[in-house]
Amino acid sequence: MFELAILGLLQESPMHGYELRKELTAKLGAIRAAISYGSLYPTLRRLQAAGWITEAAETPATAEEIPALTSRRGRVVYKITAEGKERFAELIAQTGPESYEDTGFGVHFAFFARTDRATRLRILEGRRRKVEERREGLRDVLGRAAERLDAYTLELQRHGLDACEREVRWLEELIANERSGRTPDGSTPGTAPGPSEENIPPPPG
Amino acid sequence: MFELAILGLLQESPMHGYELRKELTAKLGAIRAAISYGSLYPTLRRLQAAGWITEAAETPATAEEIPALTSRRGRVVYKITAEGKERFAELIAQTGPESYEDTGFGVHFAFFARTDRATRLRILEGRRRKVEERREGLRDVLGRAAERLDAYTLELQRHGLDACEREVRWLEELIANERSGRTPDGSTPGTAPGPSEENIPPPPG
DNA sequence: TTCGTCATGTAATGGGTTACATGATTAC
DNA sequence: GTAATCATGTAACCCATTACATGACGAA
Repeated sequence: MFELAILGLLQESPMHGYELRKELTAKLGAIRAAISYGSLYPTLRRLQAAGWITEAAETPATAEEIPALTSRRGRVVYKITAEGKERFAELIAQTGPESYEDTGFGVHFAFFARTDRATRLRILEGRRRKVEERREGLRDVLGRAAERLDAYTLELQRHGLDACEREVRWLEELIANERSGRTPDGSTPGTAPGPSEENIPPPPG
Repeated sequence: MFELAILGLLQESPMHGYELRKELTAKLGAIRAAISYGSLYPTLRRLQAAGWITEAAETPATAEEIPALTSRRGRVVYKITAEGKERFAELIAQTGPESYEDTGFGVHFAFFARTDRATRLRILEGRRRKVEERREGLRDVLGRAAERLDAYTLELQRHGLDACEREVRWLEELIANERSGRTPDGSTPGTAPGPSEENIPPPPG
């Protein structure tokens, strides 16, 4: 999951590990807690070994500018490679059960701006189905086994059911927007007035 | 986490693994997916080795009743031991960072009926603080870095923020109820008209 | 000079999953 | 007799965490 997120972020601009973690935390803050360093650095190694990222020069500007910065030999800036971009495209387009799970869905969604509309729809619909299933399970329990459960367990189920219903409505809206070629903020991206069929171009970085 | 849940469920009645999984799925359906067998059975082994659960006779009724049932030698029914009950009490009362996390909080909450009020309040308040922190993080990002993020990432953050705000309100209500000695359904348990100070007795099982 | 934060890393561990393998019982 | 579900289990793996260790840099 982090593999996907790291490749996605490095596509915006080269970064070193520490910085990457901050960006990751901001981008995925709604989904899960920050990645730990004990996970981040080994993952970077793995991605580098696979050839998907490479070390970049710390200062792309003329080396003479600020010698003090060059002496910070600890920092390793990574940038994505062509193979890395391919890998990202592969990962982001591949939809299956785990892209409908809480975390998997969230990470995919966070990179929807780099995903084509067909994939976005597939993921949103898969997620909706998954949440609907959970919702039905909760309704079942609340309907049939309610008297067997204590007040706290019931309250937990009710709260969970509410969250499911809300998410389904949210997903419905997003799906409707996608179908009519709108982005979540209601705008129609691109220069042409028609709906965008493919990727939204990445923001200037 | 499952250790706690298994001990809690076996306190209601003896069960075999398969049954336990079903109950676990129903009880924790609002929190997470079902436990896998590859996780459940080894855990039962571990709990048994620790002396917290033991194998119980399949048919506590007179053995002559239905011989066919006795021949089902595959099924292993477990029941909790005195040490197991102690262990459960220890686990359920121990509050720390992980009892405020999504899953940890959910499991603790699911067994609030077996928790004393002081612990319930500690957990609810710890959880509230945690969710408030996440909420602030999201507000920060939405306030300060909004223009750097694409429409989808923003939408994700907004949805996450909304969920946080909702949960905080929910927790506030629950905390207020606890303080005034009410259970989540608004009733005041116990025979005496005053608020309950300690455990709510387990439901008849 | 000391504290906070930036910055990178390793080793041990943990808590789970998937895939596989087996077989009994029940319903059609 | 055969399909579904009940029921138990193992082995391999995976993804991540915690705890630890190190050290530079800037500000007070």
